Amino acid sequence: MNLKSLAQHLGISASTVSRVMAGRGDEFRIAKETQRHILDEAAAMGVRPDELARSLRLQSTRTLGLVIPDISNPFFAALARAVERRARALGYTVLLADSQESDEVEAECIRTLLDRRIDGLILAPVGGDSAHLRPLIASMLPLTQVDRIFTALKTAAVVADNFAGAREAVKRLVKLGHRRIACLQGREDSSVIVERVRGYRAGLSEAGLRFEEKFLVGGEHSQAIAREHTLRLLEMKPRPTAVLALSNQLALGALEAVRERGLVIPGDLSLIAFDEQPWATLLSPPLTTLAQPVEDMGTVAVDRLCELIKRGGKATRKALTTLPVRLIERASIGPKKKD
Amino acid sequence: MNLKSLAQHLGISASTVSRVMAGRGDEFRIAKETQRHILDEAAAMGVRPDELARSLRLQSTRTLGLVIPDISNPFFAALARAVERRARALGYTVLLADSQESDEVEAECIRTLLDRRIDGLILAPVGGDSAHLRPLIASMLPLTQVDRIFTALKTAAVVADNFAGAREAVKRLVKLGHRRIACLQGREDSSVIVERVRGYRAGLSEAGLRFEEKFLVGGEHSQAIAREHTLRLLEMKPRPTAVLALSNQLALGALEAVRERGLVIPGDLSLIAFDEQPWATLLSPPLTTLAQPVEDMGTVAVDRLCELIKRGGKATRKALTTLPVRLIERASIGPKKKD
DNA sequence: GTGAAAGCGCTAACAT
DNA sequence: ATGTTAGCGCTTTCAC
Repeated sequence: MNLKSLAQHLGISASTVSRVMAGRGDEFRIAKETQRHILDEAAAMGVRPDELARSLRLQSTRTLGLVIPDISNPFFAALARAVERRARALGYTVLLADSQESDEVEAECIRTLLDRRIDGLILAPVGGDSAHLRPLIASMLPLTQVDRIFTALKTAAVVADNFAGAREAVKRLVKLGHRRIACLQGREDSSVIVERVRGYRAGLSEAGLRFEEKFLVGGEHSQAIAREHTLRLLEMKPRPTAVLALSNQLALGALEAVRERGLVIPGDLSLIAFDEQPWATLLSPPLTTLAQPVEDMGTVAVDRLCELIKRGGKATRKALTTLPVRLIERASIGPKKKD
Repeated sequence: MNLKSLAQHLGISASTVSRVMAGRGDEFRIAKETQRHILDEAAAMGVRPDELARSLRLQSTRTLGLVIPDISNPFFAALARAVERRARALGYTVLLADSQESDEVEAECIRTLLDRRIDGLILAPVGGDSAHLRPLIASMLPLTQVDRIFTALKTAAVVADNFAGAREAVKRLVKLGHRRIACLQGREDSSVIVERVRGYRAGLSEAGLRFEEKFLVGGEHSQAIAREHTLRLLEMKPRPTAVLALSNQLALGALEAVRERGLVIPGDLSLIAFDEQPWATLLSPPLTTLAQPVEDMGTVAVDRLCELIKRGGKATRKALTTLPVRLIERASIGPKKKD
């Protein structure tokens, strides 16, 4: 059942039905009675305009694309939720694509979304290389990067203040007397990790501590790899007395390693991790975390994107929005024991 | 840039371009040379068929809808990931909608998806009432329910063996000597909870234990509420010596309560929870869980749906697929202490 | 082997 | 106040 057949059924033209169904009956001064007629019958017959045909005609789908590296990572799940909610409130539908931490899959996701004529795209890139994003940039599609971003790409972008967060964490550890503070990182080529490592180094340097290459370990967003690297950290002599894990997945790997070695937190090792999680308080001891403003990141990303869409893709005010990270101190950090 | 302008540019008809771009050049015996010409130029100019227009013409969007109650629940995130991956492999795009545990939002999600002319829908209903699903059923859209389901609705459905899982957990606890086994449930009107409670009662009854109303607590999928109910359980005299939590969120609430009361697991209370999670092994003690076959559930749901789509919505073989749940025993359960 | 024309369901410009 | 017509970009029937 479509507008045309409804129009025939009522003995009026498709245009009139279209106008009324679009809620613009008054604007076209269509008789109240006619309007009521149309609306009632449409509701009774369950007739709704075909969004596909509308989109084709209007050259606008009222659909946003969202590409994230891994929906099973709670951080991205929360981000997706926030984006979805905000988009819905603004009358947009979200097409979600999971790039599975792969540049190739990411490129394919983007192609598919472009083929579907989305109105705009929110992209949390896998990171590393941006070569595969050229066609996207060339397409002039309104685009907002979020979380991991390529600063070289001139788009709107929304990130957490990863630098400040990491620096604050290190400073807190220093205040507790720690001097050998290790850092467990993810993919080194992701902007998020770059910023956090920069913050880590800034924190050290501001405390007059030297950055030690061997205390910066990791290189993948994986619990298993994080475990291995932490095991290696724990074998060092002298070993670090504190660790900053740059994501929740990495923290889980670190915790595995600590447990395997029969060590105690914070007695043997203090631990701070990025990402607040529901289970953080339930560990023994509860985990000190750096809470990202993930809700805001999603909301702002949608808002920025919608601005762009309204202005026809033309950039506006400052490109980069940075949102604050909050240190939530719990019992997983403590004063450094005497050597 | 579209097929028509590419055709003009090459001085040939749009039909020919369309046929070649659809990979059906040979079928229509179009000259190899012409084909190569078209393909090369299309690639060079970055021309790809407009999926919107194709969908309108073909009356098929190659898009599946997926409606879940809460993407920030790791179980549903994992389900979404599996669905997305399988759908992509079969050439479908997935429109994900989060119903926010609300029947109303769910109804609206479904309406939006129907308006977009999806080819089929995978639905994990909020539960409770199915009245708002009438228009969906009436629409004859190929439909597969997953996880929470309405058995009254005659659709394909994929679920975990919730009954067997819960029963097995209770039996294990009984074997360890427990006689007062409580159950922390979610929304009582969700099919998943109904089945798990049925399994809980079956487990008790097969062990010759009486079901006690007061030991069955809860009623919402929320960590905070679960905490409160567990606190109440812990105040009972005599109090239960073991608890079966019917989801990961509920387990977190239970753990909060236990910690608040200064009790020890498994000494004071044994705990088994539905849903395996990355952090399960890192609790103290590690948590015994009932692992759901969430990957399979997603994959099978897509496969069943695609079968339906192929057969034009006509049901096939058995409607309900039940996949096994696995008990993963860890240190959160132990023998009952003497009273 | 290829092209011309019709039509998927809608909306907007141009009637009246 | 409402209708007629054209066209969004594609595919397919029919024609040569």
